[in-house]
Amino acid sequence: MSYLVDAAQAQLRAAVSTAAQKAVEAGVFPTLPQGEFRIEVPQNRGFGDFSANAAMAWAKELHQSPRSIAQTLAEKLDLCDTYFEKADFAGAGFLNFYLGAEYYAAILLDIRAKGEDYGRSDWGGGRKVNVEFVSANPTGPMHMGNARGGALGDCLAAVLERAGCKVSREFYVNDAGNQIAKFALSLDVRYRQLFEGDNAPALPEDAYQGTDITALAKAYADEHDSSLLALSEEARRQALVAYALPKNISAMQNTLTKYRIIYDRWFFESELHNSGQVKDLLTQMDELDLTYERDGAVWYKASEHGGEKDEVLVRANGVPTYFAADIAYHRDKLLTRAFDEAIDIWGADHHGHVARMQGALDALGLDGAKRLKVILMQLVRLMSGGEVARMSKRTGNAITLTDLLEDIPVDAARFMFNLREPETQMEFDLDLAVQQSSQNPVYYCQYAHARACSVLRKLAETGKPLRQCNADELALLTTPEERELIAHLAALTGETEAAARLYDPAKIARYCIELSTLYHKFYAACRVNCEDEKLSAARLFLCDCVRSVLHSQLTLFKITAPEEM
RNA sequence: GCGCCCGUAGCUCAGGCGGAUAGAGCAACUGCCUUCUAAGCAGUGGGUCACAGGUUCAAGUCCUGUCGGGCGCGCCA
Repeated sequence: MSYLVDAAQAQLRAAVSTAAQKAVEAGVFPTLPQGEFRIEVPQNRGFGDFSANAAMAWAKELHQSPRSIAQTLAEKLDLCDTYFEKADFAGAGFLNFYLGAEYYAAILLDIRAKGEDYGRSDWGGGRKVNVEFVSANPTGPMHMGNARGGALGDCLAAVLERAGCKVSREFYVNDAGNQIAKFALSLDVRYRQLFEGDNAPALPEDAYQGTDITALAKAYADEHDSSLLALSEEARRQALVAYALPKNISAMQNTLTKYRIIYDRWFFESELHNSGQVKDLLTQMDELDLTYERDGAVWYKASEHGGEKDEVLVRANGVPTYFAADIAYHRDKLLTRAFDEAIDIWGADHHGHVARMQGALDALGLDGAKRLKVILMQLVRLMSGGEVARMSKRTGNAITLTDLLEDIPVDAARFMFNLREPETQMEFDLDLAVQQSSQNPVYYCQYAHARACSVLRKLAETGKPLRQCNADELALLTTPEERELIAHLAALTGETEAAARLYDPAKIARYCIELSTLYHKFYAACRVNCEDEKLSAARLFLCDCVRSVLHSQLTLFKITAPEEM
């Protein structure tokens, strides 16, 4: 697949090289310059659609000033048979190029032909990618970090698909290990407190204190009875966990479904233990001489593989650590299931875990440094009424994902959590998210879409429906507003690839905002339903391209694109 | 103490590879609806890019140091 933008840039490269060649033949340049130069889009559109820094890059080897080199090149440039209609030089020695009308027409015809697929890229080459996100602890409700992680992970997965990767969305359920034991203990104490009054033990400080634990214990007691008291502590805890854990997990699934997140796989940590994969891993690591025993525990020689210090894999009590299970889990992703790349979205407080995880995978020959990408998501500061909001006014507890989705529209949450780079701290304004106004960026984009739909609808009603236009008609779109709008439409594929390469779906959200702005400006400046039938048709054609792209990008994020508002 | 991330307008943030006059939105002020959605557009004001050095034709961007903020350094996950 080749894109018009790439084609245009390739034309420039060729034209500049040919011009340099001519300058040598004419004796103006002493030698043919070899240095690399770049074609870029100037920040200021007054400097053309593309610029080249060849004159600056070649100043040294040609022993001439950048400006005189630029002048020479500009004189020798031949832009026949290219998308460009003119070139000039400016500033320190930039060559600036201006696209001709055929290019703009070609972009719109391309969008029309590809429809919702416009902007797709084969950048990923069908690479198999696993995106693991949220993976909240099933012992309690999901929090605000999970809200950001959910929106980020789901949209990143969507962007990667759009950029030509084969993506699987995954949730890792930590249903084994210490935190489940703690969950069991907490449930047990709350259960006994229901029946034994003052004789029941107090809840230890490091146990789960939340009211959700009490509620689960009571729900069990209501559905069953006090008969667990007769059982051994272990049997009682087992019964309580067997009851409560599936309840919690299905609650998470419900909430995430409301959040429009559908996973391809829910992967249970317990499977790794039950299937013997953790044991196999430990055997393999032992055979590779990656482990040793000390103080009754099995240690991994992390310090020999990029880690700061060695790490325990199996505790003295014989129970494997989370780290051991996690290595087995990632080995399963990269080796057993043969994903080319595993992307994990973690809270930034886990950053100490990244290097040792990658190091361990490297030591297993799985090239962890390359194939495991960890996105360290910074925490969210919820703001309400200009102040940091920690507690839900309704429940009095920390704000959960469920609370959030009851308070604000899913569209707003999914969009606004993807407005910032993942690895930077962000503020989330609850008041803004519920506002149905221009200040709310998601409404701004939806309004642009609805507006485009409305224009299409109105003109169809007055007997001027959308029709196919030819390049000559589309070449009538020459105002600055039309040109800028089309130029931004042309940038979608590159933006999709950049978002995928940088693991940053926020680029697409910002692209939508910018596209909306340019459309609103166009709308204010250019009347679609005008006297000139051809111009009117061409403008309507442009409206439909904008509508199509906004629709495909909002839908990509699973945000609704209303036809009227 | 060691390690990671961050510091850009009053506020929230853009500025992948060093490039031309550092950009948006919000907030403040001023205009624009007899015609396609005013949930919009146009305009005004607002900056020692934390600070100090260095690298070069060119530094918000790269390097070093300082200050300020966040986080991590468990037989927790």
